[in-house]
Amino acid sequence: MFKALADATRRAILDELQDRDGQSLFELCTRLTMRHGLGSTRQAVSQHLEVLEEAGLVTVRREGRYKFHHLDTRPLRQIAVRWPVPDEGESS
Amino acid sequence: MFKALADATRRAILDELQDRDGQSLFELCTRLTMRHGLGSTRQAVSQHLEVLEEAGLVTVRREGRYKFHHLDTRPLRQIAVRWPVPDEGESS
DNA sequence: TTGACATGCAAGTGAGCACTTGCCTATACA
DNA sequence: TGTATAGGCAAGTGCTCACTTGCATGTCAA
Repeated sequence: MFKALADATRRAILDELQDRDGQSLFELCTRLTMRHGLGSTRQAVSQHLEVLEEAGLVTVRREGRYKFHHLDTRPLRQIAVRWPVPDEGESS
Repeated sequence: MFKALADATRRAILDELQDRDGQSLFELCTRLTMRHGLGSTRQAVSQHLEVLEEAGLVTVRREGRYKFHHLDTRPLRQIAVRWPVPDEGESS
């Protein structure tokens, strides 16, 4: 999971899925290019999605010839559990 | 910072510093070998500490010929901010 | 069935990264 | 001053990883 977060393109994919959940592969490719300025090919994005899926950060729902991707941030919780961050006086 | 977390040895260093803060380089080498079964040389650990330092996860305090390392988990907060994790019904 | 669209599979390539190796600097102690 | 200890610097090596390339599979509409 930590290795999955190590790549900037994969983090952009997570951002994109957070902004609009359930995107297909082509949809992600388009929006990554448009909004993040990333010139990633379809295959590259597909491989990134595989990594994110293995990390449990993205789940997949197949529907006909489409494959929709959903964000699952729950694996990130173990980071906060493993290395707790002290409060920094923000009580608002 | 994400790349710094991507390596298992570096994560073990963070664990070790959390268990006992302010360790020197040799101290970390010894304890990594003893407690984590990692056969890392001094140079390897030193390079890992450089990466962790650049990521802001480890701060350094020099004292004579020793160099003590301290854990700083605050950079990890941006992960929780960027991809919030929904509560999972634990109200305790 | 045929053609267009969405995705999958797999080998190959280049760059980055973890690690080693060898030597050097600096501090403490006799 | 000499020696041992703690750490630093830098070139080299092997492996991993991101990405490409080319073709194959599967789904939908006409």
